[in-house]
Amino acid sequence: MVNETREFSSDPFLMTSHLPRTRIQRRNRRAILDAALAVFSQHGFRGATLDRIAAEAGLSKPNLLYYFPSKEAIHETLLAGLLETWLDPLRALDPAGEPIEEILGYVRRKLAMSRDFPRESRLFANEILQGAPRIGPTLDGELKKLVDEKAAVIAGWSGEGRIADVDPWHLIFSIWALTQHYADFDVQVRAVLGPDRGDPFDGAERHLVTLFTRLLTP
Amino acid sequence: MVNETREFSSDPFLMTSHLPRTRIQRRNRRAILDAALAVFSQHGFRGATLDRIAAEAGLSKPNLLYYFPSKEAIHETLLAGLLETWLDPLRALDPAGEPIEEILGYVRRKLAMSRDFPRESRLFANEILQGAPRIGPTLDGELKKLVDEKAAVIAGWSGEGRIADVDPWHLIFSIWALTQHYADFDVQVRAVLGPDRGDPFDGAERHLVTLFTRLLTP
DNA sequence: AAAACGTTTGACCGGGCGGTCAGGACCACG
DNA sequence: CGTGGTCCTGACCGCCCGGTCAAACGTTTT
Repeated sequence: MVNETREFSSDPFLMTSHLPRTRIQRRNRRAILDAALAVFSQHGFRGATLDRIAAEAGLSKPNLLYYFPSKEAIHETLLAGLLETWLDPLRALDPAGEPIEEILGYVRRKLAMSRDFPRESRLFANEILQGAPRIGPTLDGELKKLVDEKAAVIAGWSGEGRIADVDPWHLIFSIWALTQHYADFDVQVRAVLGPDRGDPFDGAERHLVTLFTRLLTP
Repeated sequence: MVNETREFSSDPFLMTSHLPRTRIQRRNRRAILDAALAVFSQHGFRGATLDRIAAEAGLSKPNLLYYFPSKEAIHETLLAGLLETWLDPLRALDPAGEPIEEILGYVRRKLAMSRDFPRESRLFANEILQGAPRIGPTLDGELKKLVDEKAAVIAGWSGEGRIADVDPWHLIFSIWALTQHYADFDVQVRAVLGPDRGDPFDGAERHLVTLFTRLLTP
């Protein structure tokens, strides 16, 4: 009954933040959520099966249901931390900073997330593709509020002539679309580029920096 | 912008091109494929059920299986025509045309497809998200060949100084990402924009024209 | 040692899944 | 009218799904 030490390793989604009593519980909860992330992100909620998640986690199905009450609960746990982490890079956009560097910084952070957490990106994409049945309210509320706020900042920069005139909302959509594309459509990107043109993300970063620089430079 | 009808009466995927013997067969095949498109695009292959497709098509399940031998067959039929139609706008990019107008034309055509055929876009997105298990070979073959060809054209324009220097492959990715985003992430876009800012696609077209003009103008 | 608690499992359940089948309804054409 | 082919359906099948349960196993505490 010890272990009150907080975990903050490489876990961006606080997967183990729910009252982690024993070491076994932490290990197994993490294994389950990691397996579930892999399966849900590839097959969507309805396409995923508990047997498959259990197998991937190295547990029996009843044992899996000892740690989570239902398939729904696993999915919800994954989505819960997701939106938060998804928005952090946008929150970090500093109204007091140098406009173009702030926006380019956001682009770079978002692209890094596509490279380092593609499964999370695909889980999110699946949820939105299906009409956001589980996080719809969060989109209307928290997400819209944050975007409106940052859009106002960008509009301010625009008005002051510090960046070129641009629709702030669609600018943000552009950043989302262009960065998440490299995670969500990874197989297509790699198929088109072929094996001889190096890591797609290197070319992507150069291209996106160019693109947004030309778009935003007054 | 091009203005096609949003109803399924304008059949862009030759859904009924398979030996349409009788009038009833044509009507029912079309109804099935239209229903299947709705269900597959929202839930993915494994998440879709024959009962649901049959209900949406207004047929009984056995009757549905009178027209198609299996769930797989329906899905394959949908995907078969999809890639073709998906690539047509890129094929139409004319090497002899005015570079920036050619590329902007491609952007407009692709955005129009997102607006008029969002279900097709989401069906494609689902397939890619799952790792392209059924159209992987087509991506490596036909798609890569076409993109390589058009990328060479764009690189030529770049070399001649008729457009600004840009990575042709990532330019094409940008067009795909930015246009398909408005179909695939429609709910998110509408949630963020709210109800008072008009049709997302109007703002999208203005924004994308601006974006690519600034990116490509030498 | 043994109680007490946390963990794991095999066997099982009702329901929904993709798909089958025999036969009935419908329909064009003699 | 009848007959043959097309179209449609209720009943059914075996399988896999999410989820339950009692019992056994492991580990820590007393």
